[in-house]
Amino acid sequence: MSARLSEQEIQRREALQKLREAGIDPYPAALYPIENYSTDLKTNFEEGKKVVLAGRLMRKKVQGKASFGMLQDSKGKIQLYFNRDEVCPGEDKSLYNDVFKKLLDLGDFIGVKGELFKTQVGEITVKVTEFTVLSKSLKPLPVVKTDEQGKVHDAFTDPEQRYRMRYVDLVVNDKVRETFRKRTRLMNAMREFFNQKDYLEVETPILQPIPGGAAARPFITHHNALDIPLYLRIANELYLKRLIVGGYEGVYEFAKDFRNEGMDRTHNPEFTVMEIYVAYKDYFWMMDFTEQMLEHVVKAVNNGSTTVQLGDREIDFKAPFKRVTMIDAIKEHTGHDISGIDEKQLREVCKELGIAVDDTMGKGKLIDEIFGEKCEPHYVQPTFIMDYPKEMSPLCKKHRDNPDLTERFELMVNGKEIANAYSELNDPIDQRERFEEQLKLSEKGDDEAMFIDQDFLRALEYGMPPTSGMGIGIDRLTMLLTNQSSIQEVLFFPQMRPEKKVAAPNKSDFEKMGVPAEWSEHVMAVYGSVEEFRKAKPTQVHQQMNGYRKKNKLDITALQLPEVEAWFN
RNA sequence: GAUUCCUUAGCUCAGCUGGCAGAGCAUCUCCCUUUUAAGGAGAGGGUCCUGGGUUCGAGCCCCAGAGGGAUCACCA
Repeated sequence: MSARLSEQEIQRREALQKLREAGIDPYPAALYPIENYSTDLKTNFEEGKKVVLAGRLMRKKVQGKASFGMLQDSKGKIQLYFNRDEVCPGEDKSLYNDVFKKLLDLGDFIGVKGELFKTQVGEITVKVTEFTVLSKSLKPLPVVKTDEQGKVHDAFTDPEQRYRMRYVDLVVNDKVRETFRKRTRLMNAMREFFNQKDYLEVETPILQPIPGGAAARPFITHHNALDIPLYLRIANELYLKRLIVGGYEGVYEFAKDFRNEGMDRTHNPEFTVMEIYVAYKDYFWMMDFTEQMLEHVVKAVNNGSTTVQLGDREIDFKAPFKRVTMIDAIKEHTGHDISGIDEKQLREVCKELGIAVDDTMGKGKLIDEIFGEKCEPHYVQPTFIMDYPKEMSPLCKKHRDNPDLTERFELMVNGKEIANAYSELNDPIDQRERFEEQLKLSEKGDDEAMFIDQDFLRALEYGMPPTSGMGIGIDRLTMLLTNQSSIQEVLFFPQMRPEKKVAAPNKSDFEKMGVPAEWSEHVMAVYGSVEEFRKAKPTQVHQQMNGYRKKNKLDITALQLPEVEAWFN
């Protein structure tokens, strides 16, 4: 925030004032009766059609008695043609000469009525017969232009400004608006897919007394009336499973989760996850379900295509996807068969592969390290990695054929995890033991081990049917489908460090201290802010201000020292 | 957290060996009745991120700090 108004801002405020003087309300209350949208008019052109539309004026090119403009509405842009004698049929030409030419700025919202025609160059244009000021814009928007070759000039690109002022980013960068539309299309398509199967969309607590369902550092807050700590959820898994206990066949939730960890290109402290749980299913069923669902979603976002271009890679979401067990993946990419070997041997393997390990790592973590380091990047096309070690998956059912493994899969796309699913653990006694193992891990130094949720165990004791659950990172999936490499590009308002606060100096702040109105402006000019002013001594201020008065030949009575001293009391 | 780069007009960016703060677009004034990122002529607009230091002189060099980007580490 700049403390002072720029020249352009001052000019816009003056224009605002002149509009008022001309009897035009720059912020009218009444609705504007929109009947048309820019892009619709362009796709279904009808010569002479009477139209009413509204939006921001994004280009203004005056050519004497005729002018061109560009109106940007929620759907796109359309050119406007203003002819002085059409806009002002009578003697009084001030609406064109003054209001349009001088008082309208780029970024102002206007409503226009007129008729459609094609210019000599063939551009579909609205010949304006009447325009209405709907909202005056007081700050200049960056002017982004695109030439015939599609090359963008003076683009608004600074990531800091784009994220801090997303509203500006959205106004001037069409592609950004499109990215977020795709995000919504993605979620709608997913929701549609689940609803067709009659699964129930639900909401579960964001404020949780025990942050369960995942291993991560939570945000903590406090409830005053109950005088207890509450945590922002790191996952909603345990609540959704309680609903399966309660008898629903399928439940899902699009959930904002919160994790108090580092921020980077793929992590934001709050992020969106879709989790779904379906009773009487196992993880094989869930693989089929997931690949069908994704194919459906990708088509919906991508206008029917199952392929997505990411740089020079083309990714095809056509079902079915490849399936590989974790042990086979490691065998394939490292040559080591880790099935049935113990922790000590695993450490040997890690050393041989040049993977850094430490003492707090258990068997599961070691295997995960090997996979993450040596295998994960190879899975570019959608691939299910199955059968994870038991230690890594405390909420997942033991593998039906191998007690060291679990019935878990992750979906890898472009070398990254997109979805995670289990045959859910529904044996309450096994679940209690797993939680206790987590407790031991945390005593060993793993600060991400899970808390024990006694109520969740009680729910399982009442009985949960065999269930399969799946979670999918909506932000990361959106990144994939919109070819974005940072999560900030798919979140409207990504977390940022707080903006540096520049105390915007204001005359009235000085007047509150007792500085008389005729002096306040000059004191502000000399000292800038109240804070700086307070640091000065009265004697110094007295001399400084009288010096300023003399230098600028101000027509104000000179200050007396006692007067100045009074300001500081 | 580490490394590294960036921060100059409303926007995008130049700025040489340390020597008067620059361009394009935007803005303002004048001219122009179908233009296409760009008609013509003229004008205004700056906390060079902040604070110190070196120097006759700092946008530029040095130190510290802020914000941001990238890479790495951390993070199922």
